[in-house]
Amino acid sequence: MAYRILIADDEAEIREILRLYLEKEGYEIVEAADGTEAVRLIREEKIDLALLDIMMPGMDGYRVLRNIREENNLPVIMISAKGSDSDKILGLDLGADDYITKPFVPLEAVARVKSNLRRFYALGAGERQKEQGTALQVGNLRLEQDSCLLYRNGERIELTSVEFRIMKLFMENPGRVFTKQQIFEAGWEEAYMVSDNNVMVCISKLRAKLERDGREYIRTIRGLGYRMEKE
Amino acid sequence: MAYRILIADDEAEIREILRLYLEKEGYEIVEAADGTEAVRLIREEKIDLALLDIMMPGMDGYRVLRNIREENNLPVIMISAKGSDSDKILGLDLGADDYITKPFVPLEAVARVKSNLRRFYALGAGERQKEQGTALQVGNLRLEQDSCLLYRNGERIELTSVEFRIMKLFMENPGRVFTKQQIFEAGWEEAYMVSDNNVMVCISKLRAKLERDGREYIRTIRGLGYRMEKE
DNA sequence: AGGCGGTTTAAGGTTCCGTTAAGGTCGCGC
DNA sequence: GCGCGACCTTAACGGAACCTTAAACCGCCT
Repeated sequence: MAYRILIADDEAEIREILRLYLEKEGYEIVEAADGTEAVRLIREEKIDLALLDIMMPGMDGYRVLRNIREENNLPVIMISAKGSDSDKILGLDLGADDYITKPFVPLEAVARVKSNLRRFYALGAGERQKEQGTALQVGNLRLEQDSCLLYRNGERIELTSVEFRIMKLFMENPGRVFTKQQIFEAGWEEAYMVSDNNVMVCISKLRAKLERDGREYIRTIRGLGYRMEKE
Repeated sequence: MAYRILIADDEAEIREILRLYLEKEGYEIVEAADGTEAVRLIREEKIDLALLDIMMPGMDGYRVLRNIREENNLPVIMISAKGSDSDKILGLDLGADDYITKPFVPLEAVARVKSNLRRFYALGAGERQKEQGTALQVGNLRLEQDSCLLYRNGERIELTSVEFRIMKLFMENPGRVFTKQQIFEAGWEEAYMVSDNNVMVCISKLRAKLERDGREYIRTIRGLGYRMEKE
């Protein structure tokens, strides 16, 4: 049984592209051109995941999201325009499960849909444990994905966005070695690394923030890359 | 099996440069001088990734892209002229997986091609996980490829990058004899061995790390090379 | 316009690992 | 047993890879 996904966006072109990619992955697609239609479809059809554009005529994505949270319980991915409000979104967070910023790479959207479906429907049938689903724990470090905050033994450590994405990469795969290229791609969301010094500076800052000897957490493997210790 | 890449650009010089660099990386190249030819080639040949110039006579890159999205599913990198429209592209175009702006550094193009191929074809088959993800076990030795760590009866042994590659060679083919030349090529990822003393020093260090009498693990075959004992 | 936080660039310092070299050991043929 | 060639081991060295700091830069917000 295929998952049914709602795409809510006022631009037909975007709906089209998303539909193409997602159908290729075997999902069933339902489209909505505005917020009120989105709400109606969620009420009437059985939707497993919703992609909501924030900027829509009439009822915007935020209000649709609130509506969903009041009545249903399904994973929601917000789509927002870059720059204009992407930072704000990270800051105030209204309970969405994930975000995509426009313009986006279709494959990224597919990957996020996949991963959210998996996370949501994997274990308990749709019953999600909000706290654990969005926080990563490795040793005495805990990374809260909602708030972009890292905790070491409960002590809170602030991270920048790049640092956050790097820590996420490490903590999703503890013990694994990543090359600087891979770290760059994860942290900067860019394919072409001009200079690897960037990555080194960032690792250095991270180590400083982790205090004590930061090298207890992130270790250098000369000639290969870096690894976060498992325990 | 080499990836096959389509280069679609009306300037022969650019095609030539890209071809040179990409062939050096072991990719197979197919060229198209305009959009209609590109579409034909994608339909007829088996293409794994397409590089499309936006400005082409006849059918432009956008239309080729849309055509690809309707019929096939492969990563597409757009090539655009700098300044004139690069920003616009980011704004309104949504279907491409990546962008390169002219003039570009060839190595950047290569990096983007590589990274997009990896992203696209890694997830799907999961064959990369088999290649990288598994640990090698021989006797009481276990080599974790993810973390570049060797374990002897659970006790952890750190390796340098050269040592790691040599152990990998041995443990992928336990019981087989390798000449110093072969060991050099695996460990140093270079063809020409200046002096075989290098290899001997490294084997010596490895034996020391394996403790006890390291020769229980790596045996010398006089006049031939070395062999890792099967068990 | 100006400040602020975060990223990039640049430069100098440090570390570590592969290299080199030199002296020792082993094993095989005589 | 002797000798030679192949192999082993150790330690010092040099340089590439890495670290760190600070200043420049940049976009964003007030």
